[in-house]
This record gives sequence, C-alpha cells and structure tokens, in this order.
Amino acid sequence: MKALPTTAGGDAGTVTIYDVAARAGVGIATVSRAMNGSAPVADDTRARVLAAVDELGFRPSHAGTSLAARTHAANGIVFPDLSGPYYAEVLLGYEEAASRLGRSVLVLATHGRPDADAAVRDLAGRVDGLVLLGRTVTDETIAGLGDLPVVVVARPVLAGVDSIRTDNLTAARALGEHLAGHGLRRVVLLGSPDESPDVAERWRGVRDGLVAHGVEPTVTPCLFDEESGTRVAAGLLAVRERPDALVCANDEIALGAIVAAEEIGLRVGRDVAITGWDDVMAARHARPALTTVRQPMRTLGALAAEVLDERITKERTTPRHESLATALVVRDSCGLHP
Amino acid sequence: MKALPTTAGGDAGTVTIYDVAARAGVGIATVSRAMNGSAPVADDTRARVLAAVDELGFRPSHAGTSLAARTHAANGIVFPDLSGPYYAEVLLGYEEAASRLGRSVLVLATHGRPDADAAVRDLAGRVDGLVLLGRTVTDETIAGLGDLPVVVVARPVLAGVDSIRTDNLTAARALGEHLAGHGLRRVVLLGSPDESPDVAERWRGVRDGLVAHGVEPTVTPCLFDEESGTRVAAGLLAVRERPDALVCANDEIALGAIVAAEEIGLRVGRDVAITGWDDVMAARHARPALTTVRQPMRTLGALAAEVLDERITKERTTPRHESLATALVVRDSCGLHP
DNA sequence: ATGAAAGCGCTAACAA
DNA sequence: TTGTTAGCGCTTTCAT
Repeated sequence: MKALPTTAGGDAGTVTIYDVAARAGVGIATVSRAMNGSAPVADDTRARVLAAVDELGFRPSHAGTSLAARTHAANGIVFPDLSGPYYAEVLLGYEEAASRLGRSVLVLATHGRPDADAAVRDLAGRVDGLVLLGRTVTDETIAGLGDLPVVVVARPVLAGVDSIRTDNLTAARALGEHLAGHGLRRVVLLGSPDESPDVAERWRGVRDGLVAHGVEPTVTPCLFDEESGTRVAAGLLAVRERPDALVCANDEIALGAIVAAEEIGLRVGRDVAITGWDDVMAARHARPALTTVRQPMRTLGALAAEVLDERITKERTTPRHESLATALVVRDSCGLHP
Repeated sequence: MKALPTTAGGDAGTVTIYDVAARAGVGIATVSRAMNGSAPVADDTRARVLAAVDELGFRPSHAGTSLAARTHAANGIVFPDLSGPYYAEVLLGYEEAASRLGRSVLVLATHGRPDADAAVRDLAGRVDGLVLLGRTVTDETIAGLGDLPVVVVARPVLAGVDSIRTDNLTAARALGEHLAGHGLRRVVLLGSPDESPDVAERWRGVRDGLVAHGVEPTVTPCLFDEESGTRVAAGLLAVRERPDALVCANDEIALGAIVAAEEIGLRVGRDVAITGWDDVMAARHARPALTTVRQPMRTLGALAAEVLDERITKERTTPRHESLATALVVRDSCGLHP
C-alpha cells in the first residue's frame, strides 16, 4: 500500500537510517544523534534531519536498535491465567505504569502448561525485565534467568529477587474473628492452599482468627472458578450436618457457592454465611452483597512495573520487598448486620 | 548471578552462536541450521551442536534473529482502555490463540491519550501484525502502517483491512421489541453513540425494534463506566415524568443505574426496566439479574489472532470480514417474567 | 554437509 | 559538530 520514496537503493517500503542520512545530506550517526539527542547536533542540521525523517516516514527498526543498544525497551508480565477480574486489574495497573515509563508490555499466560518454563525463558530473551505472578514457573527457571531483572508478585520471597505481595494475614485474621463473632461454628475454607501460597497464608490467618474463639475450620480443595465453587459447595451443603460458613479463596468461588446455596433453598447470610476474596465488581452487585477482602489489584500491577523499572535502570541494586495492605469488606453474605 | 562458561572471548554472561560453534567445533552457520532445521545437517554434527547448546545454556538473541530474519514472532493488540471485563475477556482469547500460534503478545492501551497514534506506530515497529480495537487510532494512522497486517475489531470496515465485529443489530432489535412488549413507553438509551460505532449500531437496532411498536426512544450521553451510569441515571430518574426503561450501552452502566434506581426506592424490573450489554459476570449475579446481550468476547479475541495470523503467514491475501452472532439474554431487570 | 562471509538497521567509539 | 567504521547476534547465500 505505502509507496514512500526511498533515496538509497533499498527495497521500496522499508526506510532505513541510510535513506534519511542521504536525503538530509549527513552521515547516519548524525541522524541517530538528532533523533535521540545522544550528542549535540547543530540546530539547522537537526532541522534538516527531522525534515527528512518526516518526509520519508522513517521509523527506526526496533530489532536494529535493540541489537545495537542492547536493550529492548520492553518488559514482560507472566500470569498463571488471564481469566477473571483479578488478573485483568493487575494487568491494567501494570500496563499503565509501564507505558508511562516508556516500556512496551509483553503478556504471557502459562495456563498451567508443561512448557511454561520454556515459554518464560523465551520471553526473557526479548525483554529488559520480567514480572512473574504466583506459581507460574519453578525457582530454577527464575535462577536460570541470570541477571535479568525480575519481580515476583504473590509468591514467596526468593533470594535476591524483588517481590511484591499483599498482606493476606491481617485481613484473614480479621475475617476469621468476624465470622466467629457471628456465632458460626462449622466453618469450611473453600480453595486449595497448595495451589497458591497466597491462599495458604489466607487460610492460616482465617484459622488464627477462628481458633482464638474456639472454632476449628476444615479445608476443602476447590479450583478458583465459579463453576467449581458451585459444584463443590453444592456437595458440601447437601449433607445433614452442613457447614454454616463457607470461606472462599476468591470471589468467583464465593459467587458460585451462593448459587449453589440458593438452589437448595438456603438463605445466604442467614442459613449459611459465604465470603470471598478480592472484591471484584460482581461482589458488590450480588444480593446479598458479598463479604470479602479488598486487594489493591491495580496498585499491585503498577507497583510491580515501578519496582522492576528501578532495577532495569539500575536506580536501585538491592532487593526490595513490598507488602500491600488489604481491607476486610463486610457486607451481607456473612450474616445480618443491623 | 549466572556464570556460565564462555568459550569465545565474549563477556561472561552472554552466550552467542559463536561460543556454541567454537565449542562444537563447527561454523556458526551449522549451529543455525542444526537449531532451526533450515538445512540438512549430519546427525552426529547436530548432536554435537545440540550438546554444546545445552552445556552453554545458549539461547538465541531475539534482536539478532529478528534483524536477520526480518520477523518478530510477535504481534500486538491495542485497546482503547484495559478496564472492565469486556477487554479482559477479549485479551484472554487473543493471548491464548496467539501463543498457540507461536507468537508473543504485546499489549497497548491508549486511554484516549493524544499521543496514541505515535504509540501505535512505535508498537508497529516491533510486531509482525496488529489488532486494533474500536476507535483507538485514526484511519490515517492505520493507512500509515503500510503493509503491516492489521485486523480491526469493532470498528467500521476499512478498505483492504481485515475486520471482525459482532452483530449488534439483530440482538438490539430483539431487545427493542422485547421492551416494547413489556409495555414500556418512555425509553432512554444510555451511552454516547458517537464514542463508539458499536453503540451507534446498537441504538439503531433498539430504536428499530421500539419504533415498530410505536415507541420513540431518546438518547442520553454517558461514559461507559459504572460511576457514570449511577450519576446519569440518578439525574434521569429524579424528574417527575421519569423514564420507565433505561437501555444501557454496557453492563457497567446498567449496574450503576440499578444502584441509582434503588437509592431512590425504585424497584428495578417493576418501576423501571434496566438493561445492559456484554453479559459480564456481575450481570448474572446482580439482583434482579440483568437483562443484557451476550457477546462472544473470548471468541472475538481468538478469531482476531487467527485472522491476523493468516495475513502474516500470507496464507490469505484478500481481506476477510467476520461478524459474530450475539444473543439477547432476558433476565429480571427488564420486567417480570412468569 | 559444511564454512566463509555478507548483510539486517542501528549505536557508539574514534577521528577529523 | 560531524563522518567513518566497527560491531551487536543472527540468517542466508555462495562456495566448497
């Protein structure tokens, strides 16, 4: 389609720095300098160069630049999965911050694939830094990344690697105590703690809060989606001595559990308490509205981008570890509040 | 951290194809051939090369490869915004398909920035193809992308450019007729049609369906988020001759409108009908559950990746235009259904 | 089947 | 201030 003029003998269609240099009557180094401001250039020379750039529609090849400058001006973010509001929000915060810092963003979702480590290593080859969420790759793979700046999010701290997490413990404990305060006794924690270090920590906290009031919860494994929530909760609630509280690992499980409870005629918040985690949009629109824990998801993503950038620019060389506050959001699904 | 052995005199830390070649006792061309299978290599030679690759932990530099091979093995996707479930789902479908096709994914959100066009042009320099959602950039910018494969989603067809859209018209008309069937007369369409060609088409369809039953709707501009939905709906519902139906451009506006209605004591589905568009998770968990139109968001993303890939691989050279079916999902927010 | 060598488009020393 | 030139790490002819 585009048939821009090419001064040098290149194939029409690809304008290189040589074309610009020829057109402006200067050397290629001057073009580079004029465009990047990496060294002083006479005003009128610069003007001529920029005019040529404009006329030819020149845009530097990224491959050439990154090969020569040994930098990619891009960083990656790796998710275990991309579904659900949680990851979407984190990505949103990340992209915003990264692009503000002048870096492109590469996304990768591992979907629990067996070749996830290879995919991440490949991604590592095209970025200046990497953010890794949760259990996406093995510790060995991270170590194998060499000196590539890495920030892990919601994953146990690794020697020398920056990390960002949310403080699950405090809110979890508060949730446990709140539930005990409602007089709930048969509490089931819904969600597999070994799938995610985050969840393990939450269950620890909730249990702490509960035990302080003499209640010992049990754990039932469950995948982190709505459908699983409905299915597992249905099984749990069907028995005679059914639980009077379902504490779910995320809002989607909880929302699914609400469906299961209502299907068998239970009134959520009266006959059974159900709580979630994350405070996604659906949590506040559900009726009864979902008691949950708010995580600063967007901030999490943005902070990851910033922490990573500090490493890439070598503005900082020692590890940084951040923990973001969470907040218990009490609504109606855990019991009546006058 | 990593201190892998380097045979050639390069800086420790970066293993190049020369190191591998030296170690295996072959030329660099043979290493390239052995790794890519681009030409026959003797079995024992290949074995030696691969062993060296393994021992040295060699991983080809992307910049080098893409400069020499004139390809990026990556493609980009540009969103007007990344917030909300709609875009998250589209991205999910896209990433999945793209990575299945062996391509990395670069995301960019324009957030209505004035320099969006420049950002997109920059992105264009590092990918083999681009998916553009909605009104992210001007037609001129797209044309200026030259022969870079481009797929536009939810945007009017452009000469020679592949496009994917959802069929707004059919479901919109059905929605209009359904609403008229409820006996609703004062219908307001909430959402700015000039912001999005998609919305314009929806309003056209809804109006068609309504007018067939003698109802003429009015349009009230509104941004596409929940907070705006609440604010604008509150204003609309406060007047004496208030509307008896609020048809919203997306679910988030609708959910916000429900909040506004309930705040002034109106019963949604009885005193006022409210409908959305997209069928996000919150739509089915809201009470009353939201009547809306389901869009195949994930499929939209996946299809975009596939259509783009056909162009990149030159498997197809003529434009392709797809329209995906949508479905009216009737729940309780538009009126009582026995 | 293999090696030597010529680029790919750019940045950055080094000269002038 | 500017031009020349040597790479950056790879793919791909062209010889052999």
